[in-house]
Amino acid sequence: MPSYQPKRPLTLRDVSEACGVSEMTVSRVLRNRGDVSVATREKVLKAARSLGYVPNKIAGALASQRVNLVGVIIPSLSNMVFPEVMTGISEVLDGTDLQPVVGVTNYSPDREESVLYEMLSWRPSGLIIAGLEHTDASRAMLAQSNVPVVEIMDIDGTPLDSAVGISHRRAGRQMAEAIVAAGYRNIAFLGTQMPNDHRARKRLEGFEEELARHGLSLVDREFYSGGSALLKGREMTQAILQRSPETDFLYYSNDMIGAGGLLYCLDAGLDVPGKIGLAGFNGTELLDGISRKLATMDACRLEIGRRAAEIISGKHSTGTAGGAVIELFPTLQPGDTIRKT
Amino acid sequence: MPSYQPKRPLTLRDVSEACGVSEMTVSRVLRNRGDVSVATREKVLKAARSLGYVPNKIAGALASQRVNLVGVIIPSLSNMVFPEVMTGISEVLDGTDLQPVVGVTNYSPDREESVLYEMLSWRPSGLIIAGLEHTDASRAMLAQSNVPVVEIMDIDGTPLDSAVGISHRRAGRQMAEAIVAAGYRNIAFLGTQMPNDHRARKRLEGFEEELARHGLSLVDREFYSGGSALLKGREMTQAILQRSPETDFLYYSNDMIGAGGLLYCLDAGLDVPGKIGLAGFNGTELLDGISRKLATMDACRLEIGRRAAEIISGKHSTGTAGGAVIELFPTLQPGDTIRKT
DNA sequence: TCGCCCGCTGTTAGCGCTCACATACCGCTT
DNA sequence: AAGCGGTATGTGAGCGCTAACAGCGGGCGA
Repeated sequence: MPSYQPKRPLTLRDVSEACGVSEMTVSRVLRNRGDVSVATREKVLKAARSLGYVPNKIAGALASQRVNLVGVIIPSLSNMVFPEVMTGISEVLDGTDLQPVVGVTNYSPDREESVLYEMLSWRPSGLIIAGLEHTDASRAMLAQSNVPVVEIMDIDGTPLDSAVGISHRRAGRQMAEAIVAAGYRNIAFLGTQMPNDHRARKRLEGFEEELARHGLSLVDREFYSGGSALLKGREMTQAILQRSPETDFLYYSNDMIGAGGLLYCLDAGLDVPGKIGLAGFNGTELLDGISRKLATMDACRLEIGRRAAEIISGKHSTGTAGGAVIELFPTLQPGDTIRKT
Repeated sequence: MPSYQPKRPLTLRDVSEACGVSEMTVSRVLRNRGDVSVATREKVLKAARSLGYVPNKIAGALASQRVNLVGVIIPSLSNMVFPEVMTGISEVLDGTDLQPVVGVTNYSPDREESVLYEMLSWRPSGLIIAGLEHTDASRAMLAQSNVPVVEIMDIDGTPLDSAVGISHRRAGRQMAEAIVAAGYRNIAFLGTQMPNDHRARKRLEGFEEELARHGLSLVDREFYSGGSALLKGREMTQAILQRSPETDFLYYSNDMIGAGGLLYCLDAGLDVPGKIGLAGFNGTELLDGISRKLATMDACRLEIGRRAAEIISGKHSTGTAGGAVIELFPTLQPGDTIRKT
C-alpha cells in the first residue's frame, strides 16, 4: 500500500533515497536494462511500489531520445472502419513496447495538418496516417521529421514512404464489372458529399470507368452529409427511385447507407435482387443480422492495421529505412442483393 | 518551402541561429508568450517555417512542468457509445490548449491498470476515465498522482474525485416502470456476457428491482459475447421466443442487439408492439432508419463528454481542486416498440 | 602472484526547452 | 540631469531522466 504524501510529485531520487541506492540503479531496475543483482532489484521494486512511484516518461524520453509512441491519424472514429484498423494496429503493437496515439482529422486537410504538427512535436517513433493526400505543409513536415511514415487504406497514388492499402479505383471497377455481368444496366450511385474522402471518390471513378467500358453511365446519383447513415440511405434511395424509376441497381459508397437503402427496398416490397440490386462497400460485420445480406467488398481493415503496425515496429527495432508498398486485395461478397449469374 | 537537411533533428538553437536572436526569443514567439516586437516575431516565424521546425514538446513539457494532455480511458471504441463521448470531449477541449489522448481497456481491469500507468507516466493535466470501479492499485496510483480525475458514464458509487454520468440503476428502474405500466408481464432480458460491464449490470439490477416491486420477475434471460451485435440480437431473440413462448417483452442491454431482435420480430411477422414489445438502451442515432423505432433511453453520451472536459479544463486553468458530481438524466424514448398506455 | 575480465554500482554530462531574473534601451517626468 | 517605468531581449540554471563511462571488488587462468 502506498503511503500518501501527495504534494510534491515523486522522482527517481525519492525512490533511490528510500532504498539506499543510486538513481541510476533504480532507473535500471525500472527499465529492466543492464545488470542489477536480484537483491537490489527486489529492494528497489519494493520501494517503488510502496511509494506508488510512476516513472516520468517525459524526462525519460528527453534523456534517451526515444519515444515509444506511434501516432495514428485517421479521419473519423464514427466511421466503423477506423476502429477496426485501430484494432489491427493495437494487436500488433501490444507485442512491442510501442503505444498508439490517435488523432482525428474529420476529413479536413487543415485539421490533418495541425494534428500532424501536434503529433510530431512529441517526436513519435512512427506515424500511421490514412490516405495519400496531404497538404504541402504536411508533406514538408513529414519529410523533415525523419519519422517513419506508413500511409494506409489507399495505394492509388505516390506514398511518402511506406503504404498499406487497397486500390479503391480497382475496387470500384470490380464491383461495376460484377454488376454489369449480372445484367443490371440502369445503375445509380449514392454516396457521401465529402470532397476530401478521396477513397470514396476513387471508388466512384473506377466504377464509372468500368461502366464506360461497357458503354454505360450512371443513370442518377445522390449525395448526403451528416446524420444517421442508415436513415440517409433510406431517404436517398426513396429519392432516387422516385426520380429515376428505371433504376435497377443502387451502388452505395458504404455499407451503412446501403443497409438503409436495403431496408427501404424490403419495406417497399421491391423484388431484391430480381428487379433491383444493391451493393455497398466495406464488409461491415456490424450489419450481419439484417434479413438480407448486402453485396459488398471487404476493405481489409484489420489486415491494413496489422501490416502498418508491423512496418513501424520493424523499423523501430531494426532502424531500417526505405518504403514498402503493400497492396491488399479486397474480396467481393455477393450477398443476397445481386442476381446470381 | 523548407530546405531539407534531414539528418540532425532541428532544435530551437537552429532557428535562433538562422535568424540571429536568442533561443529564448524564439521560444517566446513560438508560444505567443511575453513581449516580442513585431519585427523579430516575423523574422523568427519566417525562419521557423522555412526550416520546417516543429517544437519539441517533450523538452518543453519537462522544462515547464506542464503537459497539455488529457488522458481518456474507455473500455472500447467499437461500442458506438464511446466515440460519441469522445466527440463531446473534443468539442470542449478544442477550445482550450488541451488535447485528448485515448486509452482502451477492453473492459479488463488489468488492462485499465496498465493503461493508467502508461498515461500517468506522461503526467497529463487531467484524466477522464469510464466507470467507478477500479483496482486498488489503480486507485492508489490516481490518488498519489495528484492529477484531476473525472469518472464518467456512471454515478452509482463513490467517485475518486469528480464524476459525470447517469444512474444506470435508475435507468433500469425507469424502463421497467414504463414496461409494466404498458401492461407487459412476461419480460425477458437479453444482454452481454461481460462481468466487467458494471453499467449494464446496474441497469439490469435496477430493472429487476422495479419488476420485483410489482411482484414480477424475469421470465427468461440470454447473454452473448463477441460477434456482430445485430446478428446476436437476432439469434438470442429467436432462442428466447422458442424457449419461452409466453414472453411478451424483450429488454436488451443495448440498442444494437435490440435492433437485431426487432428485425427478427418483424421478419417473423410478430405483432410489435401489440403481442410483443422491445426496448434497448443508449439512444443510438446510428439506428434511425430501421422501419420501426426501438424504444430506448438516451445515455447522454455527448453531454457526459462535454461536462467531463469542462471540469478538467476548468481545473486546468484555475487550479481549483475538489470533486463535483454531476448527474444527468436520460430521457425515455418510447419509439414504436412499446404499447401506448 | 599477477593481470584480466565480469558483474554490479556510481558519477558526470547532457537531452531541448522554459523559468526567473538580469540587462539594455527608450521616452518621459521632475 | 538624474530617475523612473516600460518594452524588448539575453543569461544561467535546472526540469527528471538516461547514455556513457568509470570504479570496484572478486574469481580465475597463466
